Amino acid sequence: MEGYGGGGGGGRKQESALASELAQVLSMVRELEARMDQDPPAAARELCGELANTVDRSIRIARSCCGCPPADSPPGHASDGNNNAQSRQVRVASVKDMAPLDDGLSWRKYGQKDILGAKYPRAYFRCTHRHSQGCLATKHVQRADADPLLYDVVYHGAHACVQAAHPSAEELRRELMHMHPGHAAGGGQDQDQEQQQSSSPRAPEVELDTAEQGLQLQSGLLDPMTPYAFAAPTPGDFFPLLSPTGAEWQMMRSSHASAGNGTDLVDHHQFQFDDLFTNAAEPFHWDLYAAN
DNA sequence: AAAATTTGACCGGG
DNA sequence: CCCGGTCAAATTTT
Repeated sequence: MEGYGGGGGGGRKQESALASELAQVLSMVRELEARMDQDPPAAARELCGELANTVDRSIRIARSCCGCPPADSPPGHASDGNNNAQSRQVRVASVKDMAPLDDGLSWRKYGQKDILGAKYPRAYFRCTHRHSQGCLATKHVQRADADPLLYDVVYHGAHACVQAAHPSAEELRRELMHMHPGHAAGGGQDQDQEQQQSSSPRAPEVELDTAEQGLQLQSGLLDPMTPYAFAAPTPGDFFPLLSPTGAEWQMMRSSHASAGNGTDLVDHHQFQFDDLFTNAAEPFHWDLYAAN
């Protein structure tokens, strides 16, 4: 529950966090540069995904530092209308890169349903600490019809659990390793597997299974959401990277003055790193819209 | 053995 | 009655 700088207060922690993220971006870019000549496809793609995630975090951090949180609700989307569900689109680079889906919190899947016009099923998750801490946060994840690398994630409710605010030491350690893949001090598990909660989730193998976030979905064979509970590879210390923690929610709420009945905010965020490489013009798209 | 996922049944709103 | 969301038992994974 520490406050992130919403509005003003600053964030020193965030500054350093931003620096770290940026440093990561730099090293990733270098590596990408290096790999560019050798094997272009796979490896590079994976890296791009990580890069995208890192940049995403950086942007978030920067925004919260600047006190310009939800400054983007361009087209008039009643951001404060009535719903409080927060949704975002997350794109993964490859099947192995589900970092974007990993919002740093542990979720437990409790259901999956086929949705009317959707091609892929929607997976339902609730906070793992629902019973132990009464955390009522939930989220739904669904692959976009067209692009298997894109996932729509909708969050409901604020997190009341502590994990949301305090990442474990292990998570931090992991994050560090992630940043410096060269020295694997102890185990190295960086990219490959780790599926559940504490690391980068990975996708199922190849066939189609069921649900969401997975691996190389580009072929469209992977499933959208799969077996994995996202975990928190990133230090939440900095702040809620991809998922709205209770604190962030409050922040957003107050800034949006989402009144109404509020309980659900919708923040639709679309990150397309792909374009970053294909169209130098628009690296990312941030959209906030209320919906639900 | 414990914890998480899979799935179909069940529920409530439109 | 259809559809989306949740429950819960069976099953799988750790």
